[in-house]
Amino acid sequence: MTYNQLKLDNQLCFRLYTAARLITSSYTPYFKKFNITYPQYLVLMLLWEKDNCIISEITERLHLETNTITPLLQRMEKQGLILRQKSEVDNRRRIVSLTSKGKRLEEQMKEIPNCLAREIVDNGMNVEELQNMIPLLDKFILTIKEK
Amino acid sequence: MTYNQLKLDNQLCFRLYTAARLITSSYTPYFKKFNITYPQYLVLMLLWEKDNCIISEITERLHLETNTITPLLQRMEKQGLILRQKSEVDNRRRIVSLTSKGKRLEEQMKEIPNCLAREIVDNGMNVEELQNMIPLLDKFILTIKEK
DNA sequence: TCATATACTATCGTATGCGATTAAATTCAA
DNA sequence: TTGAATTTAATCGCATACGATAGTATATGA
Repeated sequence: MTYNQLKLDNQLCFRLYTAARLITSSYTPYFKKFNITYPQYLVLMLLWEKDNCIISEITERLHLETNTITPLLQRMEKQGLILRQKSEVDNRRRIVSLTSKGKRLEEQMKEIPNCLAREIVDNGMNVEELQNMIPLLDKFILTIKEK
Repeated sequence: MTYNQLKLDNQLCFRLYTAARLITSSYTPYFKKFNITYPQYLVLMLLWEKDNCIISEITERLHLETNTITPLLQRMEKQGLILRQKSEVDNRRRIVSLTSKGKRLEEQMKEIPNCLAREIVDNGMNVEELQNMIPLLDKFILTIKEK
């Protein structure tokens, strides 16, 4: 790295920070009618794939801590999207499951990622370029997690 | 896109969201002795490049709104890093400038991005791979902003 | 078995982000 | 020139993030 690392334009981190915020807020209009947020959508996606998760599965999968996930799940429970039940086997654990309302959202929201991808491609980003980002980000995330 | 878009592992957005949070929190230990946060660091970088900015320059450059920037700057002023002065010429505007304390931080913090980059490279990510991400993210950000 | 360690989740405090609205100063147009 | 439009920034409310700590249940080992 030979350029000046202290310039905003040279910082990878600033780009990631910006890209993440902008793409997340691009989701927001699609979520509006369902009254959910992007992190809540992540939890739903996780549960649509595998229902009845315990908190630690959710925190590991989303790379978030309980101090973020617990209140988030409490809000989702209040909205009737999920249930948070104590495990019979191990009373420390809490099992998170979809309500019928939460399950129904899968069908209703399934086109959202495609809509968004189409928007982005229509605005000039190639599918290939988008797909090139995937393995780079995966390696990046893995590298940082290993620290 | 032929794969199931509703799986967490298939989502570019989730990767960006995760990568941004993880790299930001990798900065945190370096910031600790200066008692600043990552968004505050962004403001400092911007002012080190060009002092005496007005609020709208900061919001445009960082792609953030005043409802984020104003309180952030108020906290930075309280810490003695910056001044927020009304413009004489146009009383709607507020000019943000570095204090001597804020200026001194540039020298003290200049090695942080290199340290972090070194950490990442030492953990297996190539410099080339990091640099490949830059133009992809730039195009991605531009594409979303144009929507 | 029973004290200690570990696992699991929740809570607290503070700093962002952001949609929505408000407030104040300047510009502009009839 | 003066009232409406525009520009600029601040405020409000709510939902994350996250470091630090607390609380409770299970596991473990002497």
